[in-house]
Amino acid sequence: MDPSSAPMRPREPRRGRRTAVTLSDVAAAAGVSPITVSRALNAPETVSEGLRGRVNATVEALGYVPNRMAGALASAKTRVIPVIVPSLSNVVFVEVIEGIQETIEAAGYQMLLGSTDYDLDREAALASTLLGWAPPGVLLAGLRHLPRTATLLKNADVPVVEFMEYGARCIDMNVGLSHVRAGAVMAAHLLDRGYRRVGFVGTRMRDDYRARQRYDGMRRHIAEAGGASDVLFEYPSGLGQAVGWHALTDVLAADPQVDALFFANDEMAVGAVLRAQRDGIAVPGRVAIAGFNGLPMSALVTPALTTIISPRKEIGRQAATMLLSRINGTPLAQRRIDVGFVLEPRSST
Amino acid sequence: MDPSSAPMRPREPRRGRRTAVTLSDVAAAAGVSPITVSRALNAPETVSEGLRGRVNATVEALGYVPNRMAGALASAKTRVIPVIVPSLSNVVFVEVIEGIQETIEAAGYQMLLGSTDYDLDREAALASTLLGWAPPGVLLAGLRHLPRTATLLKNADVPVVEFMEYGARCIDMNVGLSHVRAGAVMAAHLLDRGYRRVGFVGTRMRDDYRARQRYDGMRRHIAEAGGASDVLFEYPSGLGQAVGWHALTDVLAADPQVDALFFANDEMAVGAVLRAQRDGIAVPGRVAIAGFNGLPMSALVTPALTTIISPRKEIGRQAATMLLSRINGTPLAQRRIDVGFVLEPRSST
DNA sequence: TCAGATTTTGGTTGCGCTACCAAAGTTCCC
DNA sequence: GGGAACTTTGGTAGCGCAACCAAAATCTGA
Repeated sequence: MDPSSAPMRPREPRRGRRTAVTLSDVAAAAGVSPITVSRALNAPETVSEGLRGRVNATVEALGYVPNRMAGALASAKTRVIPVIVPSLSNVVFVEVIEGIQETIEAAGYQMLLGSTDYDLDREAALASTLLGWAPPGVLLAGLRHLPRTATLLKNADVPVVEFMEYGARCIDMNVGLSHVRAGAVMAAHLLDRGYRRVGFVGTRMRDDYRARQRYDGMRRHIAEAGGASDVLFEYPSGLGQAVGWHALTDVLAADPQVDALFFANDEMAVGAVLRAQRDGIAVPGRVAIAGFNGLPMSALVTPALTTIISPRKEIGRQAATMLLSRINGTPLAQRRIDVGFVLEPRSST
Repeated sequence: MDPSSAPMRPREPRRGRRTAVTLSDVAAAAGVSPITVSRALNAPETVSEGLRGRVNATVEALGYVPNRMAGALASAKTRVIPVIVPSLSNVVFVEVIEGIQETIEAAGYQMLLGSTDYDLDREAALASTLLGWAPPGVLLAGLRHLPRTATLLKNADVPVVEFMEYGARCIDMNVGLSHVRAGAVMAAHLLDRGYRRVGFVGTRMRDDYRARQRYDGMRRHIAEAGGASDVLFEYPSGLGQAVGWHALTDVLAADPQVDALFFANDEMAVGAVLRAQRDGIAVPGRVAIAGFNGLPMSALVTPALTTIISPRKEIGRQAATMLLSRINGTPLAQRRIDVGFVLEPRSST
């Protein structure tokens, strides 16, 4: 009766683990085959109403939770989308993530979040680990990566959306705005208002190269316009209001000619405004202050902060939407989207 | 030769998918058995140096990325930890998440993030879905859940840490602080400074029940102390500075007796301070303002904001550490940790 | 009424990996 | 020198599910 070449005795159910209810348990309890349970859950319309009801009731009764790993392995499909960002400390990324989250969750996907702390090696490592989840797509902040990260993602043959900045060379798809252009627009605004020595205040600008791009855009515009000059103030760390708070007096002491300051972001700029207020430094009388991002608080300080509003949540939504389209095989009108930005001139300049 | 009951012809390699390099590919290329490759990657010390080198080189050369799903399925172990929070819009949760992230990543785990938007039904659904990943543990914000969520988690038989508030009844483990006590401490401070009619300003306090707990603590303390009264101002939505900004004048108009305001959080309180500043309302002369959380910006406004500093990142770290201990089977000194808080009296009161 | 089309259900196999066991190779010490 | 103890490698099976194909049940229409 038994196969000729099977000297091996039947073993106990292998490891002593997994007390959890499985699909087969449900099937047995409901008196149907496992595959019918699978279908009742994943493609309800292909199962008759009676059975479907019976299966659902049994699922409920046993507290069955499908094992995603098994499903994913069998179908070679996961509903997890890795999202890689440089940092969570920066509100901006959080808002983008919210946009992503709401979009992909509505489509039944889950987010696997990784943060690189602005370290490209960590980014490569994260990308590699996360690809191990055989995701249907990847969302990645920024356009600058190590060559091996790009290779990895290209070889993985999954749709990839790089978000935050808009640029010509992307791995696959791209959603963002031009930071160089944003810098130029702010420079134009400041020159227009008559300021002649414009400082840019940033931190960790090798890592935060988008801030550097804004500076580059500003610098080039000022150089081309003539009649004004720029100066860069770079701090080694931090990105919050405390930096702006300290930078303001530092900078004015170091370079008294400065009559306008463009901060790398609104948080820093708000810090500077608060400091000016406390110390009685006239804004924009002594120095004009501008920020970037358009955080709600920029409108609440006195004087209200001139800033550039970036559509952060929209970036997240668009990136996710684009990715989902590609996952679903919908043809895309375009692989790159420039979401733009809006200069919001207020009383601080 | 063939088994008697197998009329089925051998098929093509099934689905046309998965061009990816597998462990067997690496094994073949390196001239070792698959299991050796597995060991070289997961338990390097059990493989001789020579083979290990050869395997690693082959992995590198072929660009092999292990399929986590298969590994997880085979070993019944995932290195993914679900983290469920009510919202990402609130900085507080983000900071807790950062603490969690840095701790679990250092231990080789990844975070699966879900946000409930303060909806307990969504929370239950999320918990169920996330349990499908057969995680080694779960991190969950708050102590209040639907009965079915608690049942689900208890039945899943995985360690669970509930974080944010500290309380007596938890599913498994708990890290947080007592919000009732925080409210009482702030009330004591305000009465101490001589204020006699204290308003509490919050939003969505059915959902944000931790804010409600702070109010309850405050209210009870004021009632017990005698000689002073409290009043609650609740707004339907929002949680940012804009709410505080608008609330300040609303509240003073609605109840001119109010001489102190305790806001549900620092963001709102800062909004109020900024408004007071713009409109020339004396703080604390006309009205004292206090916040909760101890965000950095609370120290930068003028007047500096009295607040209660909550150890947010620490909560994340402790919660993660606790969970990891249990995952690793390390016995725990205690199942509940009160991380406490610090009253920071500043010039706004 | 019955062949053919359609819907609904079930069997078998394998996704890629690791647990378990066994075998081969090494080292050690009396 | 030989056996015990240890280290290193390999074979086999199966984790829980869905794809694929086939079979059964039901519905058409002439």
